[in-house]
Amino acid sequence: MHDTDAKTPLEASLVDERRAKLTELRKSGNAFPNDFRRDSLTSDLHRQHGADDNATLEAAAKLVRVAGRMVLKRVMGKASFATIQDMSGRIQLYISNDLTGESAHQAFKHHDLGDIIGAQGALFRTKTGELSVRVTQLRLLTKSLRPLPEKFHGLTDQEQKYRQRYLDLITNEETRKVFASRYKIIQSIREFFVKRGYLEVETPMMHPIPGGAAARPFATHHNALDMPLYLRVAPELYLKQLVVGGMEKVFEINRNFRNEGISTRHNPEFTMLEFYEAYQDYIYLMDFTEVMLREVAEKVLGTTKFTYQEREIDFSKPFTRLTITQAIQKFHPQFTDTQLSDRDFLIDQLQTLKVSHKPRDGIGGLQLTLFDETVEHLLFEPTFIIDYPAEVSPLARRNDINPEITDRFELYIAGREIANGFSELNDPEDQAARFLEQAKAKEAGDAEAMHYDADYIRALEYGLPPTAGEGIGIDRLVMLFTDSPSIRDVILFPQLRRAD
RNA sequence: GGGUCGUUAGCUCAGCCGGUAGAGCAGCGGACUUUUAAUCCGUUGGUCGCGAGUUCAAAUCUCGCACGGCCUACCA
Repeated sequence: MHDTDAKTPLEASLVDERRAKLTELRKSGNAFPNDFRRDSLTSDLHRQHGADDNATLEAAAKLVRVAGRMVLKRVMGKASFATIQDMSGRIQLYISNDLTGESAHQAFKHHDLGDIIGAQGALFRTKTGELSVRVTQLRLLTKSLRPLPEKFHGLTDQEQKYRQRYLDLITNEETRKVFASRYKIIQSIREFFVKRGYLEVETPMMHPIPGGAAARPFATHHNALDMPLYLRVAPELYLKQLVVGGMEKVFEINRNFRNEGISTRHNPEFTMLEFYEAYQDYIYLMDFTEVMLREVAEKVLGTTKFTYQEREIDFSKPFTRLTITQAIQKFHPQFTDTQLSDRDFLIDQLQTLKVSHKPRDGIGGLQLTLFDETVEHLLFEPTFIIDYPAEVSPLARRNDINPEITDRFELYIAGREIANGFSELNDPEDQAARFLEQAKAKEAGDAEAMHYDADYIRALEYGLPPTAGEGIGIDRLVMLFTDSPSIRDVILFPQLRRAD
């Protein structure tokens, strides 16, 4: 790999060069002053004065104080230009002997790209039309000892972008935009819920019994209590306890942890929205989800039609709703109803596809595996898949007509699962039976099967009102809205192998 | 975990058939008072990811290892 820490002779010399400059700075006073206060963000200046011509600016002679990282520098003898970048954008500085005196300008010439500087001066427009600060005072606020990535291409090395995200953020505007969008997406989701009377809560990240999802947990240990704890795989069971407690509309946006593989769609810690509303069912959730996604798209992108990896996604149309077998037949019309309800046929198909299945799987489980293998990746336009088999849905309410299936859906967009929702199972005796099933599966070696959670059963015994609940993978949503091919592109510090 | 591709100066990249390294940016020195990836002249800088092997000779061929990208598996 690229070694980012060890000092090669060259890097050492570049750093030494800058370190020597820092040593000089130390001699002439505080090298890390913290008494410069800016009064303007660069984007505000562009917004307020972007339309003013030079005569107007010169007449106003508005004095501004700006600060930021120097990202471009052009020295021309007795005058110089520099571009500084702050959290909002960039602005050009004009420095000359006439304005600051020769020695200050001379000092500036030895400042390096990457240095943090503060400047004061009046706004004007250069003859090429760029809004700039005619600097009368310039200070080096923080010396940068390490050279920045190349100013034009920025940082392109994927690994370094992830490991040293600050360099990616300094040099790549696209990256800054992605994380600004991430914030906007989460914020608009939060507003969506708050507006509808939901209460935002935080439930434990450390669980004595991991539950709420079929997944392998991270294990840890509490010393004082001398007990094992697990990082949560889902907040579900706690949130439903809150509904029992009378919080009839709750949501949580927080991290989940799953001790599983890492890929372009999976990070060991990821952000999940879960929400629960009493006296509603899964049909309501699907409608609700459509409205929410449309609103978020509108707020973040300004449109409900957008492209992801060069294919169009349209949130304005009603989302398709299909059962698992309907979805299979839509993409593979050769399968008949009789075949899809024939256990031997399904097993045969899966074997042809070289896909393993659990020996305990019933018709529903086998159908779902076939769906996962042959259809899931093809669901590009938003599609709700409904009627999940009860055997793979231990927390979902059974369907009134067919108890083999549950009132549950998953939402697929761009070939990926984005959401999972259902009418909640609020029958404590059925839930206890389902937990026992899970415990049996775990006994039989299924590492992802759930534990029997007696605390949760006890809560249900006090009475969980009929409730609908859903989880939405926020990172994957952000990937969609920012056209990011990898989940690592939407998580500031994605998990990587240790660099050493 | 499996497959596959990659790793050359601080950064962005050349270097293809083996003859022991190059450009641009950054740095340093110089010219230049409206440039904007400023320009022009000069110049420093590399045990070519690590370790073996083949060879008179390896950045280049072979094998192993490390790390990363992509695909795949588990999953959201």
